[in-house]
Amino acid sequence: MPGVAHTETRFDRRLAEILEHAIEVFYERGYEGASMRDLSRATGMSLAGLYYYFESKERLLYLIQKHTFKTIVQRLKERLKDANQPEQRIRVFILNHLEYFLSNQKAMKVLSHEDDALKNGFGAEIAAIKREYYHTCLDLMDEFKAAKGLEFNSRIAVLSLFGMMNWIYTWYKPRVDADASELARDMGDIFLRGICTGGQRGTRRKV
Amino acid sequence: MPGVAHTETRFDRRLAEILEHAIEVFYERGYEGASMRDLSRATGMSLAGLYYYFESKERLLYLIQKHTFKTIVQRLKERLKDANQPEQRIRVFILNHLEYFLSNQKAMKVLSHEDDALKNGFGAEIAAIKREYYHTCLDLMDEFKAAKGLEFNSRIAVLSLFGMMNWIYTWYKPRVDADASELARDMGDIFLRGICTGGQRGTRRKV
DNA sequence: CTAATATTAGAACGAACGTTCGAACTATGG
DNA sequence: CCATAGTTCGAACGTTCGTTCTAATATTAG
Repeated sequence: MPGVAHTETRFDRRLAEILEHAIEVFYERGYEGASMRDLSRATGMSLAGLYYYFESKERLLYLIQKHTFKTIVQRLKERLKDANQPEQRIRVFILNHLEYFLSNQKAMKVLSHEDDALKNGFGAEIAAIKREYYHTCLDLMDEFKAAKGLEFNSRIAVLSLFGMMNWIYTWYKPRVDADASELARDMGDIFLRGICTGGQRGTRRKV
Repeated sequence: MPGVAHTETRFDRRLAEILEHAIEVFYERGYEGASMRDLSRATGMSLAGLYYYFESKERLLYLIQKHTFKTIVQRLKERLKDANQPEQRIRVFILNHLEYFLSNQKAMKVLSHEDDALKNGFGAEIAAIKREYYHTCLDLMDEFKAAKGLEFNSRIAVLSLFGMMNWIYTWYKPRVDADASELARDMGDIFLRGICTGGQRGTRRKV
């Protein structure tokens, strides 16, 4: 019906349910390894019925990745409003990333692991969000450098930080490892101390 | 060549060629996404002909992963013989990892990305090598801690370091980024300074 | 109620998948 | 030369893949 201004329709709710199950399936079997029949089984819905909600498997992955990524970026923006000091802003970035990562671990694996699974148009849009997110972090790094008068390769620093954080999906065990805030503190410590030049290059080597 | 390469048969050489092409194909399309027909095209060999050299696609992935992983572990062992100081030993670990990673980038992506693609027996054997590699690094970390009298969570430190290093396959561009030794120095600096308690701020950590 | 619309499912499509088989090559040693 | 073992391939197997068509069922509006 044209002219309907409902914020959330039955269609939207049902689609969201399906996406939740799809995250689970993609998480378990990978995007290529998961079949629409797996998703049919997981949702209890018929194979054909699924296609009422999206037009292809690829579009399904796109919807998951876009929603996940947009949410994490949006939360970051809000949190950064309350942080002024360069170091604190980097810590906010780390905490935001890890908190979202750990409370949406499966979706974040699907986002990280199926990074280049989308082709052409779909892939380009996700890549654009990723680039924006990357540049936000790069800017934080440059602010920090300027404030502290440091000299280091921002690109390597940012990508190393992303590596530390994103690799989590391969090893994190809720029963064993600390929660997001503690992890964010530990990784923040390692990273922030790491990029601060403690001594000069060629520090004394015990040989 | 005294004593070594004489046992290498024509079969072995041909298999090695196929493995090289398989690495390329798995690198480009992922293990699940790559088909035996893709490999057939890449090698210029018939589909059926491939099966003379290995009995299944899964076994093919296993052969790639095992060879790659065993090689990196073996090189590490040799290099560690020449390093005595705890810090230097960690730097050797990082350098060895990055050097092999960058000169075998495609194979290492296949190793990292298709981490849990192998089932049962195949998967268990690769997982065992991985565990050994992980524990080697963990031991280096504990040596370092003891020598410096430091207190930090070795598990988090090691896994953070692996994250920094393994994430490379998602971003490294030979034309843009530095070579392995420079990267190893940068990441080594970040990591080693990071795990040394700076003490400028009163951050306390537990166990 | 009825009629229109939104949602679901059975069955099937052609294509692609991993794998197999037997026949046909090729190389080698006697 | 033949015999034999090593190597390759065309053709096909049965299965599963993503997707679609059409009809049947729920839901809702008048």
